[in-house]
Order: sequence, then structure tokens, then C-alpha cells
Amino acid sequence: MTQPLARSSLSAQIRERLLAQIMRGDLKPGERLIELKIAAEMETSQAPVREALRELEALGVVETLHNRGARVRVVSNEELVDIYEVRAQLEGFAAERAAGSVTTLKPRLEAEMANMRAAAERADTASFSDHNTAFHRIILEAARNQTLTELWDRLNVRARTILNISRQQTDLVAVSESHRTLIDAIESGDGPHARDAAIAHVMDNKPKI
Amino acid sequence: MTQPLARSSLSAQIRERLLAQIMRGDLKPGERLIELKIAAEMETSQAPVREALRELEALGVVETLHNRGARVRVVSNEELVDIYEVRAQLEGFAAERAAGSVTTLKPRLEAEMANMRAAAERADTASFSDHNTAFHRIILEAARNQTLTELWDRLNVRARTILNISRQQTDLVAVSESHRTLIDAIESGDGPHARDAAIAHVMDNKPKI
DNA sequence: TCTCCTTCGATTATCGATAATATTTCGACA
DNA sequence: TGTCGAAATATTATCGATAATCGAAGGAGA
Repeated sequence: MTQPLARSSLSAQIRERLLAQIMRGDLKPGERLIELKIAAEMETSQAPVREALRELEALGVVETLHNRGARVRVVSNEELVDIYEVRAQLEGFAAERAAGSVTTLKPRLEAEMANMRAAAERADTASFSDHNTAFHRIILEAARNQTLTELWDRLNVRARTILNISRQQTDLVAVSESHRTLIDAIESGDGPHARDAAIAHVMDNKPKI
Repeated sequence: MTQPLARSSLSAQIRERLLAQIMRGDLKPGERLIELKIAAEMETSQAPVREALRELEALGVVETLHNRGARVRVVSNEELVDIYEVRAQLEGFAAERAAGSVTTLKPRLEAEMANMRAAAERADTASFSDHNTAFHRIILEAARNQTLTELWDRLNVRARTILNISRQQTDLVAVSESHRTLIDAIESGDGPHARDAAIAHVMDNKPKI
């Protein structure tokens, strides 16, 4: 009855920890991630750190140059636009399918929207970001396409990384309210309309860096 | 003047070799990929093999279970449908943007289509697949969105893996001809029309496994 | 015979050390 | 002074060995 589980490999723990640091902005874009240094900090050896870095590279939040190590990926404004455009397409597709679904998503979406608003009012950006992700994830999952969800997640992680770093001054309450339109569009059952609404929503909320 | 370059890391070589074997069907879905065994075959140690496997996992052609190693990913028919649906969306978006582009893609697309047809006539599935990929890549790149191209590539690798394995009996000449409609739609300059054509094209050519 | 437990073999996960490579420093030379 | 290149330094890539974990096999007890 000491440790309930303590599952997951060391490399997974390292990965999560680094990802959190990047998302939080403790590790800034361009900052080098030196394997042995990280290994020492985490009291482990180089091998699991390398694995973690490779996984972060696959996620797209870290980039590595051959024989020159890893650094936190620098995302240009052009790339951010690219990411949001693709995210919009994926989400448009998901919304279109969700609109045609029999079960209503409304209660769950509204609950997340309320959470988002509450976080916005107390200026808790981390919580806001979590609930915002949860909201969109509900739509994605309603489309019942695992591949779609997987790609969206990947892009979302990248987007959140930048978002949290640039911490630009946006009106989070207004952003949370803007989800209303999307809920209504999906609830209308009109696929193409829901798609348009989702694409517009994503593009409108692209942060300016 | 011995070896011109011999760049790239060991792990990259291993990754390419394994990927080729998977694409060729030498390594079948579900087959276990044992690190030390592969290391011995390639006359190297376990470390670079692990890296290669991680990269293949990120590509989605291999799956690993914690403490139980890697195996060639088994893709169900449902998942194949998912992949094609998402690919269709990505390509629809690309085609829409490509249709609005000033420079014409027609000559390049027609050249690849001719190559495809030639490969089809001599039943060279590998070459067919290469030129098919090249054709679609031209459209993707015309959309000028690096993130879009990256995700598409990833899905394309997965799709090709299955395709080459199941080697189902399709009329490759007919498939190559079906690209005609897509070229015309893009050339028309009508974005939404091009999008529809691209989506229809991808979905029509989904292999049946 | 069936279930649970223990042991065994196979394999992954991690370690510490070394080889290979890139970057920086510094001095000789022009 | 400015440039080139060798040596020193920092870091990654790879290796070989060990620890940890899994699944299978075999056996005791019901």
C-alpha cells in the first residue's frame, strides 16, 4: 500500500515533464535541450532522455539537428497560420460529421464553455486552455475517426505551446463566448453550416504573435 | 574520392531499411520487431535500432507496447477508411488552394499521370505508387502549407504500407486515368469544384482490403 | 481437470563508458 | 589587426553490459 501504481516508463515521465515545461514557457523556443544536462537534473542516464526528445520531436515541439542536438522548436508566424489553417480544416470536417450525429453534444459542450468562462474570469490561462481543448476534443471525438483525432491532437499541442508562450493579451471571456455560435451551428444539424462555423471559429481565434 | 558523402546517422539508415521492408511487404503486419535481432542483422547495437523504431512509431507504421516491444502495425479496414477520409479532406483543401494559384500545374500533373499509366501498363506497382504519390504531392505543395504537406505525407506512408501489402487486384490503368478529372477540376480555377473533385478522387480510390 | 503460483527464458529499458562530431578558443602568421 | 587552422572543449551517437519486466511452462493443491 505504498505506491498505488507508478506505471509508465522513465522516458514517458521525462517527456511529460519536458512538455509541461515547454507549454508553461519555462523552456523557451530556441533553447537547447542538452541530453546529459537533463539526465543529471532528472537523476537518470542519457538513454531515456534521448527517447523523450525523439518523442517530442515527433510531436513537433522540439527539433533536432544531426550531431547538434535538440532545441525547443521556434514557430514562425507563417507556420502558426499554417497550423491554424489545417486545424480549421480538420475541425470543419469533424463539426460537419458531428452535426449529423444522433446524440446531442450540447450539454457537454455547454459545460466546457462554462468552465472556460469561469477560467477566463479569474484569468487562469492554463485552465482556460485545458477546457478549450476539452471543448474541441468533444467535437473531434464525435466524428468517430481516430486518425482525425490523432492529427488534431498533434496540431493542438503545437498551437498551445506557442499560445502559452506568447501569452498575448486577448479577451478570454470573449473567446469563450465565441463558442456559442459553434454550438448552435452543430446543434442545427446542418453539416455544411457547422463546417463553415467551425472553420471560421478556428481562424478567428488564431493568436497574433 | 572514396565515399562521396555517406551522411545520415545509423539510426536513419536502419529506419529507411525497415520502412522499405515494411512497404515492400517483407515484414508483415503484426510481425514482431525484436531490437537485438535487428541489431545483429544490421551489425550494430541496440541503441540505434530503438531510435529507428521510435521514428517508425511516430510515422504510424509500427506500434510499440511498453515492455513488450514493437511490431508492424496492423491496420484494420475501419482505420483505412479513417485514413482515407482525412487524406481526402487534406487533399480537398490543397486542391481548393491550388485551383486559385496563378501558376498552372497542368504540365507537371500530366507528366506524372503519364508515368503512372506507363507503370500501370507494365504492371509495375512500385513505380505506379511512386508516381501516384508524386502526382498528389504536386497538388499538396501548391497549397504552400508546410504543415499540411507534413500531415499528408504521414498518412500517405501509412496508406502505401497497406496498399502494397494487400496488393489487391485493381485496374491500375483505370486508376491512372481517373486523375484526368482532378487535373481538369484544378485547372478550371473553381476552388470548391476542385475540392469536391479531390475528395471524390481520394475516396473512390480507397483500396478494398 | 482446473486454477493459482513459481520458475524460467526472452526481451525491453536503462546504465555507464567510449567514439565521433561539432563548436569554441587561441595563437601564428600575413 | 584580421584570418586560418590546430588544440581544447562540449555534446551527441553508439556501444556493451546489466536490471527490470513480460509471457510461457510446469507443478502443487483443490
